[in-house]
Amino acid sequence: MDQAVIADEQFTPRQQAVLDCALQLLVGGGEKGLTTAGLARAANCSKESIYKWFGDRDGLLAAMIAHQASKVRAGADNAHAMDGGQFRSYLTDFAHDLLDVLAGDVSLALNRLAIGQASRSESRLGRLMVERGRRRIEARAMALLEAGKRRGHIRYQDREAVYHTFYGLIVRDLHVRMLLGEAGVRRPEQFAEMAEEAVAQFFVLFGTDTPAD
Amino acid sequence: MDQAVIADEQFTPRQQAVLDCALQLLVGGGEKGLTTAGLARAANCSKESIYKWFGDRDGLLAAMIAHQASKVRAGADNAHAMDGGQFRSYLTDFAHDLLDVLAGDVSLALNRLAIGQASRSESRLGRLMVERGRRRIEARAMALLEAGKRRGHIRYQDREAVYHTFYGLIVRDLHVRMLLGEAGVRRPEQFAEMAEEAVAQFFVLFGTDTPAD
DNA sequence: CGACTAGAGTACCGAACGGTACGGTACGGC
DNA sequence: GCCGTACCGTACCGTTCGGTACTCTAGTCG
Repeated sequence: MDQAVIADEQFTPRQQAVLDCALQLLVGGGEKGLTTAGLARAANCSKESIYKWFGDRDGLLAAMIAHQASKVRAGADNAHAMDGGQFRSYLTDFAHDLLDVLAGDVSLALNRLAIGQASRSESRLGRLMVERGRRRIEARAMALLEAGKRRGHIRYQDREAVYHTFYGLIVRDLHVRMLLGEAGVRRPEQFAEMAEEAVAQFFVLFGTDTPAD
Repeated sequence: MDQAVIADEQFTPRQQAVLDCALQLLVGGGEKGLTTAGLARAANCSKESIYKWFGDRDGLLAAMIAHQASKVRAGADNAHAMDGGQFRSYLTDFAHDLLDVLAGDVSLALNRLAIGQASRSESRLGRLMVERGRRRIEARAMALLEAGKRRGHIRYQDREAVYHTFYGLIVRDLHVRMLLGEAGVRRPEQFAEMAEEAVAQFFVLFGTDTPAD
């Protein structure tokens, strides 16, 4: 039953507006900034409607995650006729997009929320977070890497392992530090440079010696 | 005033026992599992004592972080007369220790707590977490890397950058996924292998061509 | 022995919040 | 005109929890 709510991202426009409002509140005040009463006041709706639409508070949070996840673009990977320079450029784009997403206000707030709840309740929100958000990005990267391997730009054995290494080179410890709220860590103006550096290191590790670039 | 409490890790043995008990409760039930009444009951002390010792709930949390941080061994880096094999071995030990620490129950619970609070309250706990826990590990790694560079085992320009890359190679996205409670991510039996792989990749990126190993 | 202190145990208060119930209102179909 | 539906606004309830006050016990020191 809640599965239906979660799996279906066809929310009413009205409901989507409420969810956006909820995200805004969450970004503003953290988990305790998001109360049903507060949301009802901010979104000009009634608490009863919230409970009717989303079941309970957990359902609301799940809906927020699903709604937000439906907004991140998957990123088109046009892997046809891709020379070395293009492949490198696609990887760099992916890295940059990943950093942008992880550093976003809403992403940080939702991740904080899911992590805060991860200890109790069998981490239902955490699973949702991973499946809805992370898997999509992962799929995009995997496809890209596979294409690069097929065309001989990179070589590797384990697809999962190489992806995780790539991720590590891009994100490092940035994500956790941003989640912890460390000041001066979010520097979007450096993301381009960081992305290029990560890709350069990635090619050192997995690139073939074809003078692709 | 709270500064005094935070900066001073000389807690009474009794107080340390209470803090340990609090950590246990936190590990067991997440943030909501740790209430002052519950702690008083579990630790056989009175709420009033808790408030007298730690000020308020935030002070208690800060004390817990400080107390836990004081328990992680910094790791002796005996960098004297270190040949290539030893250096590599030290790096692998560091990587393994890092994975062990991050995957620990108490570490995960405290990080979840700090991250959950990071949005509000100017992320005081987050800062504490970084300064108390992260910086120590960072310092150990930095010293190790510097020693390795001085002896010609590795080469690099920016100390910070190379450390962060090393961290990324070791941890990848494991930490966040563990924080999210993803099932099947914590595999301590694989940490040794992962550490060696990370170090191998690290040497590909930053190692000199001296046949050290 | 008597005064003092630390601390356990408990009772209590007030605020916040999740969740429910109810009255009022606009709208669309019959 | 009438009914059903959806929904807003608000009042309300029960619980939880942080924080405070008070009492009683045990140990210490003069």
